[in-house]
Amino acid sequence: MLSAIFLGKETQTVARPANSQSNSTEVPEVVITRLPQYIRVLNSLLDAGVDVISSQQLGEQLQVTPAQIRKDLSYLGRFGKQGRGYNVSYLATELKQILGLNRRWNVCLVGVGRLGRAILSYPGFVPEGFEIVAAFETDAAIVGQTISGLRIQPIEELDRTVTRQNISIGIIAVPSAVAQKVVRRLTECGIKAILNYAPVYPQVPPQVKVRNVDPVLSLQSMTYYLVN
Amino acid sequence: MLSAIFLGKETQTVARPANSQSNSTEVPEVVITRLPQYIRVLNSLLDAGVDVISSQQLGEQLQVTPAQIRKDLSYLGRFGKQGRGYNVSYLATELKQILGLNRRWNVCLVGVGRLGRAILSYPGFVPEGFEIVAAFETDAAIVGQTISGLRIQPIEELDRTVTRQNISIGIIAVPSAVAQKVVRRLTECGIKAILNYAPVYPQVPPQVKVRNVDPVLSLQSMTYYLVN
DNA sequence: GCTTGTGAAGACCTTCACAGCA
DNA sequence: TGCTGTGAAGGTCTTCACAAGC
Repeated sequence: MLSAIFLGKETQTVARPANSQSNSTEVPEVVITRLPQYIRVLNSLLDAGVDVISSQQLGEQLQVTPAQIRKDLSYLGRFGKQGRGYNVSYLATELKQILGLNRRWNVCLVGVGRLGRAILSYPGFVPEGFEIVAAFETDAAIVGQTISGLRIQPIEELDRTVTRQNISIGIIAVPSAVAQKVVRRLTECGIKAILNYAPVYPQVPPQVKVRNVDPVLSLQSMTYYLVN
Repeated sequence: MLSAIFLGKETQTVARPANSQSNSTEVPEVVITRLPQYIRVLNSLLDAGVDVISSQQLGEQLQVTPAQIRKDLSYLGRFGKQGRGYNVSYLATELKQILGLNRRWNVCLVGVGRLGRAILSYPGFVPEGFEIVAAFETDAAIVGQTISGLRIQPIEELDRTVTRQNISIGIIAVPSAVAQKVVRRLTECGIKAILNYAPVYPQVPPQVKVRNVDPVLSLQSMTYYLVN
C-alpha cells in the first residue's frame, strides 16, 4: 500500500517574499506564482472545448479580479484581442512556454523514509512533466533497495548523478535536523530549485528558489480564525 | 508500507489573499501566517535553553528583518522588554494562545485513496495537536475498512460525526472533480477551516478559511526562474 | 548602551478607469 | 459595443528611524 502527499502555504506556502534586487522591469514573484493556476484553468477550458475567454470569465473561475489577470498578463506580453478576449489554446501555450513547462524536468529526491516513499509514488508529478529520476538516502539499510522502480543511491553519489542525469530540481524529505545540510549539498551541485517538505525554512543563496510544503503551518494559521 | 506528505505555497503558499472586509484594527493575514513559524523557532530555542532573544537574533534565524518581527508582534500585544528582548518561553506561550494552539483540534479527512491514506499515517499532525478522528469515503470497497486504526465511514455520516466528535477542521484528499462538492458539504456541516490537497482552488463562503497544499504548483512556479 | 514599539515613509501589489482597437 | 492593455490611484505590507524605557 503506497501513497503520496504534499502542501502549498503559500500556501503558503507560501514561500518567502524573496524579492532580491528588483529591476523595475522584473515580473513580480506573486505574478509568477499565479500563472500555473491560470494554466490549469485554461487546460480545463480546453478540455471543455472553449476557444476564447475574457478576463472577466477567467476571473470568475479563478476567483480573481479581471483587472488582475490583465495586469498579470501585461507583464509578460500581449495575448488578447480587444473586443474578443483570449484564445484559450494560444494563451495556455504561451504561458507554458514562459514558465518552462513545455519540456520535461528531471528531479531528484533526497530522503527515502516514510515521507520520501510517498513522494516517490505520488502520481501527480509525471503528467506535469516532472520526473523523479534519482533518490538518495544516508540510511545504509535503505540504500540499494529498489522503490517505485528506482534504485536508492547513497548520498555520496548526489553530485555525480545530478550532473550525469541533468537534474535541475531537488525535493527534500529528510528530518528537519539535516534539511539545511542537504540544501547546501544540493545548491553546491548547482541545483537552483528546491521543493522542501522538511518543517524548516532553509537558507539558500539568492539565486536558488525554495518552495516549502508544510501542512502543519497551514493548519496552525487557520486555527487563529477559529478562535477569533 | 504506509507514508505521508504535504506542501506550502506559502509557500506559499501560499493561500489566496482573501482580505475580505478589513477593519483597520484587524491583524493582517500575512502576519497570522508568519506566527506559526515564529513559534517553531521559539520552541527550538527553548529546547536549546535560550531564555531571552532580541528581534535581531530571531530575525536571523527566520530570515526576516527585525523590524518585521517587532511590527508583527505589535499587532498582537507588547511582549518584549526594552534593552533586553523577548522572553522565549513567555512569547511562545502567548503566541500559541493567540493562535489557539494551546489545545487539541479534532480533524476529519475526506477521501481515503492513496493520498488520503498517506495523510492518515502522517506522523506530523498529532504532536502539534491536530488529530484525525474520522475519515470518510464514497467508494463502497473502502468504507468499513480500518486504516491506521480508524474505521472508514460513508460520506453520509459526515454531518452526524462532525457534530458528535466536535470536529472543526476538514482535510480534503479527493479527486479534483469532486473537491468543490466536498467543500460545500463540509461548510454545510459548519466546518470553518479546510486543508485542501486536491489540485483545485475551491470556492468557500467568506468566513471559511482554506489552505491549499499543491506541490505541483510550487514546482511549476520555480521553473520560471530556471529558464529566465 | 541596548532593544522595543510605533508613527511615518517607502515599496510593492491590486484595482480603477479609460484610451484604443476589433 | 465589447474587451484588452495600461498609466494612475489606491491600498496593503515592509522598512525606517527614533522616542521611550529597561
